[in-house]
Amino acid sequence: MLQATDSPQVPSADPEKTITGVYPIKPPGCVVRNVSPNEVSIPTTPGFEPQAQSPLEEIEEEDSVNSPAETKRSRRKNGGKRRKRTHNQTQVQYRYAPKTTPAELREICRESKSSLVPLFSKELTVSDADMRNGRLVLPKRCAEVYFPNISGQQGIFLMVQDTKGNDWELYFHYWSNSNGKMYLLEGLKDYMVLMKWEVGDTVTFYKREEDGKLFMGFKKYQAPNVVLKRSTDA
DNA sequence: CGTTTGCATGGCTGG
DNA sequence: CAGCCATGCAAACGT
Repeated sequence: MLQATDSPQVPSADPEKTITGVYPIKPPGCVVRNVSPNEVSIPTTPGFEPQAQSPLEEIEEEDSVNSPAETKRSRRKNGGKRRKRTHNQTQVQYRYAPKTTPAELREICRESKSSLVPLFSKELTVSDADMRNGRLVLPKRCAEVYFPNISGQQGIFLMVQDTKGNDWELYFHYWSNSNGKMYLLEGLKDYMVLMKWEVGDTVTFYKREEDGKLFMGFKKYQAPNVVLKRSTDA
């Protein structure tokens, strides 16, 4: 049915461009500029197997329960167009900026006594945070570069360990779209519930240097520190 | 009848 | 203009 073009890891993309809108996180210690996904060497034999738990404890977590101001779900049932910004709801600026600073990451790796290489992060969208689906839409480039090659397959299961040491068997696959592929990571429902996954929060994927095992960290949305200062107020 | 899975549409952004 | 990706929706399933 779907005869996916068997493309190597590197899609015919830009030579030395950073992922659009995505900011791959530099591995700690590396002072390279932006690591282009096209240059990232992907382990041909990914060690995505149920490994033993690592001493990884809590990578990144904050107990702030603040939700973004966009948590409201657009319950639009008009059987016509969708996602039309009819209601001037300036949607969240969905970006994939990592929320973990290099300093934090370095400390994380140190504490976990394993070299975790941050791969990429994504800020959860409304659909990502939908409990019913329990699936996460992955940025195409990131999926193709940092995750195993699934061209031609219907998908594979990946063992991903969370910050609490739990192993999750997630289903990584893609949908064929009129304009290419759309990558997804499914099976996150329980994790979403457990972590109270909400719109605006950020998931970060890491790879352990030693064996390539995948890890995922979760970070609640942090309201920017808005310091109200008045120009004429002391 | 409630869920889940997969697809199709089209807003939106970068080239 | 190309194509990424958020998300509505419907076919399949499950209960």
